[in-house]
Amino acid sequence: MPRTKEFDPDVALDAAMELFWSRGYEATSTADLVEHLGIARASLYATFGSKHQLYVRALDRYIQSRDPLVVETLSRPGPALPAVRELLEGFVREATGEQRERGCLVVNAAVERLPGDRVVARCVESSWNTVEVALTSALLRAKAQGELRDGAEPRRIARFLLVFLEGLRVVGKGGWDERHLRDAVTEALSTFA
Amino acid sequence: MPRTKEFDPDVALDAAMELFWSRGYEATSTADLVEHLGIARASLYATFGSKHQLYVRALDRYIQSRDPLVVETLSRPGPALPAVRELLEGFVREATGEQRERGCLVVNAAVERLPGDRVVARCVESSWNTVEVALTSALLRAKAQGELRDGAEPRRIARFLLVFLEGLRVVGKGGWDERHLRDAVTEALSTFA
DNA sequence: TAAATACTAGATTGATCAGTCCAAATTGGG
DNA sequence: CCCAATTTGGACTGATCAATCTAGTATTTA
Repeated sequence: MPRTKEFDPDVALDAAMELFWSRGYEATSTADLVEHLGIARASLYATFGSKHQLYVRALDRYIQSRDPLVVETLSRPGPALPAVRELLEGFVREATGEQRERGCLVVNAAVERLPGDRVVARCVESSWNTVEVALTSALLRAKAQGELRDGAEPRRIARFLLVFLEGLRVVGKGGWDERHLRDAVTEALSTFA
Repeated sequence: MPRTKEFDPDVALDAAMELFWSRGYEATSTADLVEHLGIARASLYATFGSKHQLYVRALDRYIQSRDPLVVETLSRPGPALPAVRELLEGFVREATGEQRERGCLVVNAAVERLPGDRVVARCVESSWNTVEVALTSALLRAKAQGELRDGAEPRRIARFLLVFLEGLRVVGKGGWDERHLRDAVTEALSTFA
């Protein structure tokens, strides 16, 4: 009977995610991965198949661990617009906090790997779609609860917000201070809120 | 007396810009560059020094060739808000046209090279600052000409628009159709226009 | 204990990397 | 013509790349 696995693949996956997140796909070597994952080279290939498959699984883990938080934030009962505001403020915190320089792995992956990498493209589109749907849902609720001005179109606002959010993740890589980002958010919210 | 240079460095620089723009820094090899620049390996190094220096010069050339167009668009006499709208629509065209998949070299450079590459960081910040200043200038003019609602703050709106613009360049890499992007732009403009 | 599996470290492969060097060919000015 | 400078193609370096393989060590179940 087989010996049980010793290392936790999810722990290794987290370590890989950190590396790819910080350095990108091309700039992360398998030697880096072997060193930081704490498992032998052969185990890495036996478990994950290839560098690219490991990258995709790390990206997927990133998405699976973060998108639900966005959905939860936007799905809380009660007024919807404060939840949207809180989401934006969370993005500002991420874009100015300790891990500002890493940006967002989904954006990094999209910029580095698209359009050539169709697998990554699918992950990126899926994640962005999740956020767009969650935003649309929250804004439809906001409209039904009378939180939006007459004539506001939730689907359109959701698309606008998604673009703005991705912009935040990019601009965060440059050295914008928090006040400037807050200005931008204030203005973005003033569109409809 | 010295023999005159035979190839035009700017032509070679354009070719390098195209390559780095399409593939990124890491994924572009010096062999690729030699092939596409149409000059010998030795000439490449004699003229540009290193792959990194060539990259920075290509990035700089990209910025120098595009930022002035943004500034011009936003500096036309007359009403300022139509110029802002035209700028956004131009970004949408770029994000849906033939070269959609390449994105924006400045954004690509920021995502791939920051925060480690300080030289690239300087280029990126410079370019974004140029756009922010041009936007601020146009919006100040708009305010003075009574195109903005009372209480509108040009500097804040400019920061907001810059974030939104960078978002457009990222989302363009995913397969968003033009209608969705136009929705987002419409909503962005409705903030103040 | 014995078979089966998981894991390790490290050697190895062939390709590719950025960058250097060189000899030969080319082109200009004096 | 002749010297100086430029360009060329290709050889070359040492490093690193992703990926495979080997040999041996641990750990489990039967």
